[in-house]
Amino acid sequence: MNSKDGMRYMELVDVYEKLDSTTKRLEKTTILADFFRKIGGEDPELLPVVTLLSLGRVFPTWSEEELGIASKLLMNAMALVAGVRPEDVEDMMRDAGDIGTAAELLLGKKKQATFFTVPLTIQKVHSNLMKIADISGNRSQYKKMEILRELFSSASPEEAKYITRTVLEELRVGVGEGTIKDAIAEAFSVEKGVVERAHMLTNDLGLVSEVAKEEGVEGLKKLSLKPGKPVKPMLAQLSPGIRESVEEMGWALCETKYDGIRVQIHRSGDEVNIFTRRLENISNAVPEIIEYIEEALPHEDFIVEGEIIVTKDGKPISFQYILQRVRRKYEIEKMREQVPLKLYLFDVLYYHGPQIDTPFEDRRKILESMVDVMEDKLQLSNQVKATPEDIWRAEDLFTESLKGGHEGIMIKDPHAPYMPGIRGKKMLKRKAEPETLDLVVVGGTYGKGKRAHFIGSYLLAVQDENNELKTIAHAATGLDDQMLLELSEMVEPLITKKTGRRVEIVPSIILEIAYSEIVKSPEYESGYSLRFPVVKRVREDISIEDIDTVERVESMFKDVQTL
DNA sequence: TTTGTCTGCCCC
DNA sequence: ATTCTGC
DNA sequence: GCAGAATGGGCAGACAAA
Repeated sequence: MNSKDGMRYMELVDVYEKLDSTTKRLEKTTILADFFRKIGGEDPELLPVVTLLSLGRVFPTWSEEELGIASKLLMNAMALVAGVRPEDVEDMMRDAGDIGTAAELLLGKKKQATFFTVPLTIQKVHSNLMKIADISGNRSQYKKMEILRELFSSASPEEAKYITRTVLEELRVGVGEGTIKDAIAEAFSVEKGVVERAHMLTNDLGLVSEVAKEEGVEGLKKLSLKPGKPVKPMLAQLSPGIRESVEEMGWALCETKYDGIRVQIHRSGDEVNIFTRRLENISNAVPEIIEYIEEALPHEDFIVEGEIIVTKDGKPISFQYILQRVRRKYEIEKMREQVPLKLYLFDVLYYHGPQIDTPFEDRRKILESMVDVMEDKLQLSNQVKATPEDIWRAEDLFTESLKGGHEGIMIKDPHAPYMPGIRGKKMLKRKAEPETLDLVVVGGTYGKGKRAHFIGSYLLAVQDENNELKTIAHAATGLDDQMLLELSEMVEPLITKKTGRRVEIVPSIILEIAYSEIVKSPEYESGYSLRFPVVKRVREDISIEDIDTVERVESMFKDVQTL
């Protein structure tokens, strides 16, 4: 069946629908495993592609390719195909709560006209999506839309739904890397741990599925850590409390948590490369870091990790500045003068062979042996050892960290191996208690998926000296299902205007909002905004005259160090 | 040439 | 990034 | 406790429109 043209995309769509119809992970795993096995038998070359598409991805993690299409361009393309205005698509999206469903509806109407079309194959969909990433320059948006148009015109409404979701990389069928790994293990009868490890080291589940099928456990075990090939960084969980965490570990190594960007630095032969958390190569943007590494570390292969921050007179300054450096392609030398960087190293993954299975305590010693510290340029993270008996060491470090303008502390299990991509209990973070503001709701945006028929995000304002309201942030997180419903019911009758997914409302509902930091913002009327806003509660006990003011926000911002 | 909008497995 | 939810 | 999904601010770069 289909042996000549390859498997139909519709078969994959059926799998998506099945996945979407259950919330049980075990069922999802089996559905996927069965499908992977089937592909492996009928069309093995397709296996890596199907693995990626099942994750809602077109390219593997390590790839630098980008589609350059998101909701706006996609809506334009849909409007083009369906012969309606982009605004109509947006309205439809708001009402359907999902751009995929909107595509399904729009193309369903169109469909009767074009009856004879060649059925889409999985290969065709994937290769066309890959083509999109190669298009750039003048009229590129038009050319990208043409490719989408071609796909849509031979797609059934159901297929269109999943093509749009794939383009946006929000498949939303309850499948992520965890489920895919389980499914590969189940499909090809290999241990889950082996799959997990192979994934850690390659960042390519497509490759992992292929190797699992073709070579089994032996093949997977051959995949290894190599300088030059980035791996996903190990991630930290929130600590419930310093004492509790240290006690649970027995004893802990605690370090200052620097507020910058996490980097993984590889030396392979003569080449030094710097990767971000998402494995983007930013070596060109931060030349001085390369120079520091050349000077301070051995000229041998290694992988080390650290945090790059911006400092002024040795003191850390606001996180915002580093964003001017990370993805910069032009005027790098000029910005190098204006926004000087400092690197704090805190881990090693490879030196004289892989070290990820070495306990953290020993990795730190290896790192110390590797580095010649450069004042103001490159240092090791500030570290103390804490036990339940001398827990004050950790607590003091925390206080000192905040006083010094840093973000808090990391609490690390000295016995833990380095677990790429894992967010576990072996590495914890503790940050300052958030501050709060009382703000009034002046608008909102309708959500997607679970929040399709609710306002998924609220626009908030402070008042100025003339009691005029000035916007300051949106908040969306912190709302549980019940509060989401209640708030939506309160807001509905207050809506004065709807534009696409956005609404304006009569100001009257007051929310207490927690946040980590006030930042300067050109986007909001107040001139300021909030980092990590979280809704805490509805304040029914105060009235609109009592909300916080621009003046107060301004005075609180003064504490932040700027260039 | 300048301005405005959109995009990013972006960074956090 | 933070937070909530189903398993 | 994990995995997944829903959402935050801000930056540079890439295009399109003016």
